[in-house]
Amino acid sequence: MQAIERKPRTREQTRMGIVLTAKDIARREGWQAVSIRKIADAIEYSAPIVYEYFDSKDILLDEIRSEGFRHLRQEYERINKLFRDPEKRLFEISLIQWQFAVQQPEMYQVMYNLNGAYCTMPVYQSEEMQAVSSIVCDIIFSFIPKSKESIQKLYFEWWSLSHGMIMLGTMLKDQQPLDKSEQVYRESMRRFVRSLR
Amino acid sequence: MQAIERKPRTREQTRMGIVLTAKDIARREGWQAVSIRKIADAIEYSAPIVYEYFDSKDILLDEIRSEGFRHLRQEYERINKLFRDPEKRLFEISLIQWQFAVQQPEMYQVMYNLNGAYCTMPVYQSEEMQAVSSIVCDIIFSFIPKSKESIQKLYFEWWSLSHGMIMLGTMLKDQQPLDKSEQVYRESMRRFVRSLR
DNA sequence: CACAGACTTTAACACCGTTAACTAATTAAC
DNA sequence: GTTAATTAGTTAACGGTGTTAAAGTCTGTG
Repeated sequence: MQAIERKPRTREQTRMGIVLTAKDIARREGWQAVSIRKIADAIEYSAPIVYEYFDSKDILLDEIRSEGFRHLRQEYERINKLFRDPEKRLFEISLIQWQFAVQQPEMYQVMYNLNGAYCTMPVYQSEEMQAVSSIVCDIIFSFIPKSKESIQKLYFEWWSLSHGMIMLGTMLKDQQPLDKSEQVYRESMRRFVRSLR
Repeated sequence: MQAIERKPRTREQTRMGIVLTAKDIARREGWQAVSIRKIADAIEYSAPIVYEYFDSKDILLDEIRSEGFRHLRQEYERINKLFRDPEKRLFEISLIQWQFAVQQPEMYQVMYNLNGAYCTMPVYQSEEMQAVSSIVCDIIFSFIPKSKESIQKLYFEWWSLSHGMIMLGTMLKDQQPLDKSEQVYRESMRRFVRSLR
């Protein structure tokens, strides 16, 4: 076998290829199996090329994490345009959260350093995460215009409930079917949102 | 430097040394920094010796995870002996959960595959975890003797709330002080326990 | 002294993240 | 047209990882 030509790609395409391949390996084999060399093989380049797009594996993971939060943000803004009622907004956003975690588990994992995914940069320093947070905080505020302190607290409660159920739901999916967990999730989030008025 | 004598130890002592060292490195540098060679260095042996005690790194992690659940179980049983009121029991157990996660974070991390800790064996297959689960389920049952299904659901809700708050509380500890998070945790767990009667 | 057995280490394999050095091809300058 | 500079990509290396086979080093016994 000689002269296998790799089809020409723009810089942007190659960059996207790296990200897509990383997520693809993570989805199929878990984040602990993602390596620069494997990514390079998949995009038909040698390993050092990957470093021309991402200075380190850590930065690649951080990029993917940011992408996750940006995606979430877009979805939240879509919901905000669709509904005016804060109660409806918060509930729908809760559902989006579940959907996202189930449909793109490798993304959710890298966002919260779950199941072998490990990104050094602390999540709380991510601007994208803070943008997402402030959207939810604003909704809660339009609900009950209390002090910043109380809003923070309610947001923390909402986030914990949602994140906890998503984590355990996916963790125990072989014991308790995901549909069942989702049902409990909807109930709980509905109850939480109700309790706010 | 010649003939550094390592003090004689029993098999049990060496085994304990391996586990302790692993946890020690994890606590100080994170689980991603724990390696067999580092452990071997610390216990003054060469790497292959570690394999005479644990067939693989994965099995070592699984052992540590089990130890965590056994510890939790002991604490839960202690609480059960101290109090008879199910409401009090469940609340105190919630507090133990928080305490444990804060005092032994490296343990909590390996139990739930958090922050770089990665243990292949699924948690839900751990007998030690199931023992812990059934203790809590029993308490909830003595509360409200409903169907197994409803108990499972309530347990899932309790566990999610607790685990979610612990995860986010420790994750955001540089943004929101741990004491503050603990306060919110206590309130929320108290409210949950109340809601059961 | 020779041999057996337990105990421990060395050396190797295949992989990892990362980087320096090298090669081949294209372009620019004279 | 020939040479120099720039670009694109590779190979090879360093120090690290989990893991295992082979080799060594003792100690006690016949």
